[in-house]
Amino acid sequence: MNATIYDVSRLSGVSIATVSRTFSNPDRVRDATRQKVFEAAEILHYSPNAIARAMARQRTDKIAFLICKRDATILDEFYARICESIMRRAIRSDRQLVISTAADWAQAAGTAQNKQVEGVILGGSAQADMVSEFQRKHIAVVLVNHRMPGFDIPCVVSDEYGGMRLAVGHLLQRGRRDIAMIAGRISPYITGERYNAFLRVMGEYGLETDARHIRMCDPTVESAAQTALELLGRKDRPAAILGGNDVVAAGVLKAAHRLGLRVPEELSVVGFDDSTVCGMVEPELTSVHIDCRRIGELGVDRLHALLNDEDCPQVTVVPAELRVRGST
Amino acid sequence: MNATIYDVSRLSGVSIATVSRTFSNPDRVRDATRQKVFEAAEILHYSPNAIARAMARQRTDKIAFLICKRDATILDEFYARICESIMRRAIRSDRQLVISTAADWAQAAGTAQNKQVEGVILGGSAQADMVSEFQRKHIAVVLVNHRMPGFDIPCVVSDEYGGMRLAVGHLLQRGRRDIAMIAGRISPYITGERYNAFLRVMGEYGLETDARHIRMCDPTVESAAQTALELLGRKDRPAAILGGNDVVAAGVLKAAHRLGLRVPEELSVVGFDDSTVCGMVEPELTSVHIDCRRIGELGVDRLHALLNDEDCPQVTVVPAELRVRGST
DNA sequence: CTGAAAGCGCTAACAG
DNA sequence: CTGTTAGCGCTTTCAG
Repeated sequence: MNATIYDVSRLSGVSIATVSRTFSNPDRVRDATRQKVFEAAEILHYSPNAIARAMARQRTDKIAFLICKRDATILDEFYARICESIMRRAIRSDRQLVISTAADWAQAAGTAQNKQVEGVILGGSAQADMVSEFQRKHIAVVLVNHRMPGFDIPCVVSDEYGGMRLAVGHLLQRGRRDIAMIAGRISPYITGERYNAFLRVMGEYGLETDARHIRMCDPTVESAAQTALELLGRKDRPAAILGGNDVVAAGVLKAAHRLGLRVPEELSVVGFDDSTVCGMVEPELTSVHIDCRRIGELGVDRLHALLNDEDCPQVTVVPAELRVRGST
Repeated sequence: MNATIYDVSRLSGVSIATVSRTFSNPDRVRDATRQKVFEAAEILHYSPNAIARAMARQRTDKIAFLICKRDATILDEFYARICESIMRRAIRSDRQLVISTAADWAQAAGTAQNKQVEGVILGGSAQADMVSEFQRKHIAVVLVNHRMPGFDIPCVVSDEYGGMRLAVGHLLQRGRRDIAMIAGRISPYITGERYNAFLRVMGEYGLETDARHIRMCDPTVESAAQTALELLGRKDRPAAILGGNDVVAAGVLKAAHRLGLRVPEELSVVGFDDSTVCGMVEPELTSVHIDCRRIGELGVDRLHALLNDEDCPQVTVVPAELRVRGST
């Protein structure tokens, strides 16, 4: 149906080998020849068949982004951002991108194999055996927003500790010393990371962390609101609450509203991720900005390095920033 | 590197043709043979090479979802939902999915051609020439969340009119007769559709629509808030405002807050899309739920029908629902 | 600089 | 039910 290299060869009067060269190594054919070939191709609406090329070259230039997350995938704004960034970067570097969900990762690995994926970016809570499976199939692996100590895999993560330090520092500047944290069950890695960062930073600032001021909840507005209600209902209520992410923080805002507590006058609230909800709620939410764009880009870059046998740092940490808004 | 059909053939003692059959038409080989082949394949970790298969069959089972939208793509929750749904459906029907942005649609069309995409789902403001380009390349096209009168292309859209009727009907039930609309510039199609639906529905209910009560704004919270401030600052302020989508409605909520207007007591607010922000804002937002999941699924189904030369309805309308929450 | 020819891994007649 | 064989469209030595 579509024109092939043979059609172009016939019309331009050169061999198929030359046509092939013209498209993959333009500078290895004479100017005049190239001209002729391009003309013929133009007329025939010829465009090289990537499948056939992959077949002949034994490489596909195809990579995958696998979101390892139970429920929402691309629906989670955080991953949507990373994904978007990966998409752009992949296009720019002429790689085909396959996006998939790891609902069934064994299947995903199988698919990756027979679809000839050369490398995969694992986002979120990847499991060790998942990684091994890919490696066994000779598929390069990079972790994004996750780490796997003991495994020899490059990973790109955000500086959760740095972000937390900015957040706590900011609250102290605002005169809040009694700071609580509601760590939603976001993902094992992120939740743990932020939780530990909180303890560490509080320690560094010489602040006490009352165990009762650190709470867990589901990563939903309602669950967060309930948890915040408990926290704020007590006599020794905290002066500030850090949400494990923006959704949790939005829940805190809701709780404050129900209790008639004014934010930020009577309570400061800080979120994590700097997602779009920050601008929607009232007051707008101060939040730690995670640079998803950068994380995605670096993920692709690391994968490229791996595929080209170049040097590739094991751990890349992307700085976080604080976006101050009305809630503090 | 990976085992091929030849390796399996050798190990199992049957011809490559039989190995091939075993994987594509299992019931066309004897039980015992199939057994042998699968065993050998298991041992060799063989998995059919989709590229080679595509090459031989002259079909790729590959489809694309192209988001035709200037700025945000997958970052727009609305499209993320459609995309997610398309992903699931595509996997289920064993099709490979390529997701891309139509920043440069000519390039996209070229890519689609040489990557051997068989059909494409166009989401958002697709242009006529874009469609022609695909058709010229013999690539099947389906429109999602968009229509193109005069073009012979199946499309799947939400029932904006029905949604609007639910919204307005609900407001009337709440005793609001003086209803305004702020139609953000969401997309030419959606904006127009909702705007027209509003006029029509108001007419059907025998309500006047003061031209000053229909406003335009950018689809950002801030722009919507500004516009709402003007609308609400007037003496004859409306009793209810319909936002073109949830972001716009959130802006209205912000404006009400600034003016000290209580929602829903003094002002009712309704959004469109039923996105996650609805649950985050205070009060929670009543919104018209658009069934993105269904839209995505149907988009894939229509494309399949097209690719299989089956009957395929030109226009599919997906019903909308009203989700009543605190803002009304 | 260009051409001839041998695959890449698999499918699909066509025979047997 | 199974095997033989001729491609699918392109790349890549190897000669010329």
